[in-house]
Amino acid sequence: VKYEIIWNLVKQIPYGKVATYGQIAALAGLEGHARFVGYALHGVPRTITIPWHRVINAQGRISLSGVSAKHQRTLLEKENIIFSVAGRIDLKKFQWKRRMNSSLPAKNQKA
DNA sequence: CTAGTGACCCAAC
DNA sequence: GGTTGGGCCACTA
Repeated sequence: VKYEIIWNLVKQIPYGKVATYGQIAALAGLEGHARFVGYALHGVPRTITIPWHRVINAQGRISLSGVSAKHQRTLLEKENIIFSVAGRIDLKKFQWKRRMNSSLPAKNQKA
């Protein structure tokens, strides 16, 4: 299936950086299908290791809930990624950009 | 083919 | 800033 392209992109996320579902979707050619990205990540087999924890939603927050979310947050914090009190990430500084120049998914970010 | 679901996103209140 | 509702598309049964 097409999940592989999603994983491939996620694996390209460098250390200390994060990417939004929308961004991954766009890079994967599934522009506008951010939903599918999350769907793909959900179906990630444990046989392969990918930094799925570096993938977050457009709001800079973790879409998961429960222990998984906590785990993800811990992993991100270990990569020097800062979480705000609301559990949000500063996309302006930590969002991964494959040399993009404009069009940021994050419209308004308040510190 | 039809119906149900989803680790989302955007626009309002 | 937090929650609610609608819409989008791909995948599975």
